[in-house]
Amino acid sequence: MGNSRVNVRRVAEMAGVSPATVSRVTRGTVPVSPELRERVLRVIEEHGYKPSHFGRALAEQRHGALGLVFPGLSGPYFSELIQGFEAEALETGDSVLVLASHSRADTDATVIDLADRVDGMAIHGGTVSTEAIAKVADQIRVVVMASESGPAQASVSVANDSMKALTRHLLVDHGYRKLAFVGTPDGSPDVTTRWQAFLAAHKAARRKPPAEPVRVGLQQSDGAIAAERLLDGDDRPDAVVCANDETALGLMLSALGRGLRVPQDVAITGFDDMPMAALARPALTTIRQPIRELAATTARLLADPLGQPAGDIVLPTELVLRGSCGCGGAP
Amino acid sequence: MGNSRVNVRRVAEMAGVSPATVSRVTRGTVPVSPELRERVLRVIEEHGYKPSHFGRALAEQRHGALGLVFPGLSGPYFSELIQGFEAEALETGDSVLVLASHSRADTDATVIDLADRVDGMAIHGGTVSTEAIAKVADQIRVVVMASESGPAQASVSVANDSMKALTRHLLVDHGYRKLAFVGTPDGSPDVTTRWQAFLAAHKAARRKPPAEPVRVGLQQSDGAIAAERLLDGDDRPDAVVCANDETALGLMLSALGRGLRVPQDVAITGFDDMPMAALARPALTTIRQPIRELAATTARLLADPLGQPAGDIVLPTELVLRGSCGCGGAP
DNA sequence: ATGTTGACTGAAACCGGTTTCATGAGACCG
DNA sequence: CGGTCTCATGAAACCGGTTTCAGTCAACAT
Repeated sequence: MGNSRVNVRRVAEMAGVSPATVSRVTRGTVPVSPELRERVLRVIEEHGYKPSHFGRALAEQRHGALGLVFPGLSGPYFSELIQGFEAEALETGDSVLVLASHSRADTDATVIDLADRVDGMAIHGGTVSTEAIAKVADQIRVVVMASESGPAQASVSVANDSMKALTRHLLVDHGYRKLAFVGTPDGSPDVTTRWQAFLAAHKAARRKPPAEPVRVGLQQSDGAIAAERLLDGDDRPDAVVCANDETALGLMLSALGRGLRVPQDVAITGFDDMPMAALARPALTTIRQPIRELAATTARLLADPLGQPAGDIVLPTELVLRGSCGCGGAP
Repeated sequence: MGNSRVNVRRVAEMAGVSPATVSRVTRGTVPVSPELRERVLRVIEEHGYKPSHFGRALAEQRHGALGLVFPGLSGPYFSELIQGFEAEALETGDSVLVLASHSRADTDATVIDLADRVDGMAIHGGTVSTEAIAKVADQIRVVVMASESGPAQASVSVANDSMKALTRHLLVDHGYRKLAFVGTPDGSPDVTTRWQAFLAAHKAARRKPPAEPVRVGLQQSDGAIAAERLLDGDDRPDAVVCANDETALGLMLSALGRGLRVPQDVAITGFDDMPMAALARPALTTIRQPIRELAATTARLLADPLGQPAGDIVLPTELVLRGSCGCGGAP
């Protein structure tokens, strides 16, 4: 097939025009007389000419790609993130370059390296050092997700403080006395904030501070690991607040598998409201966060050539009460 | 900071050499006399020069990026896939450009569009039409994953026929009489093959053909949906064979949530052997497939400039018997 | 009839590297 | 001492578009 053996100059030559005109026709930026336009289009059609991405990128000084950096974790959260981000990027004709691997040691270097292959970069909280972010932001536009903004970059995150309302609900409305928290503060800004809200709610309700968090990751298997530590002993908590739905569901599966009843023997809550949360039995009490929206907003900030509305954008979250915390008639 | 305002010619000028020499120093392809090399390196250091990705890509006719196309699904499977792919790509200095969105309607167009931004493309089975693959393969190297190879592209997949051994185990070793299959054949080549193996095992054991598959997706929530169809009626199956671990775990969670015992009331099996499978209670009987290896092999085929060992590479899988099928002392 | 304006168009510069090719110098061989 | 070979090096071509700048021509106003 007439493939990429032809370039602008060849096309121009064959159409009897200048390369400039060919470019004007393909881009459609400047009017071209119908006659020439027609001639050019015919040649393009016949020879299957397509402007080279290389040449165009060089000339425009634009990669047409956005970077997306996130911790190499499994689960619906990051899938949703990618898709939300990508859908928005496609809107503007950008491609998405992901960085998900994680030796943690050389992540910084890799990210900095990535910086000159993309026009903008979205970095998920808890993946890259502050210095590396600064270096990248020095070169291209950066938006951090689920984290705090910095001097050179905006941020998009969600209202993690709903966790306070959820904790309060468990303590006050249900009267649970002993709550456990599953997740690793410091692991990510999100979890840190949720843990702090958890603490704050205890304080606000004048309860004594809760036990140390069960420091595990954010995957479903981590919920199962947490189950071993929380459910097998004698001092089982009344309710377990998990940093996300994944761990909550892992924990629930383990609890049920041990013959415990949820919420009678142990209440469980999550964070995310992923599809499975509503379908579990009992359905999972959780906090809904707009993941897609988070990603899409980030992509939009990166793509928008207009001024950055600097600072932090915080998307709303919503407490979703279902059976697993003890609410509702049917468990 | 001395940023990208400088280019080869500037550096060359300042170092008192030709651009060619600068290039030779940065690439290290051809020996340069110690003196000049030193001078050039000093200038580079002082002005923070870094070769532009644009210029280099254009000159080398190489993007330094690989494409990865997969269905926009959640879950550990695809996370693992991305990471395995990316880890391998980083090895060779390539970036990874993903396409995960799925309007299905314009996916073909998007994929073809992506083809001239990358040097090679990995396409997951069941995402793109054969014609689109052909078009892309006409332009760049293509490897399909978890699918069959085609005239112009190699493939990497796993031995799905272990599903036959698993089914036989349930029918013969455990003597279950009524098996159900959860998953949508035709949805993806993987599921198709697994379903066929499931059928073949019935035939080989001289059992009457099983019921129609429960046609749901591959996510955990789909397992919960399948549960509604399979577990609530009177004609509950003895054992449910799921197309992957995700759905199996969703189903198990639903079963336990309904007060059913696994495997006594219903046995459940999966496919993948993801981390959660071993940690569930009861632990999940499944088939282990090397997802990372699948992705890494694919990336290697794409990056390797040497001749394509055309045809299909099939990676081995392994039957993993645990409690959920009725094996083992402890459930 | 002449100055002005506006719309198209092409030549040339530009984006930033890499690589071929020719040359000059020094080393080695006879 | 002359011829050949090797090696480092620079000039120039090349990769493939986009855009500025200047110029042509026709329409329009005065």
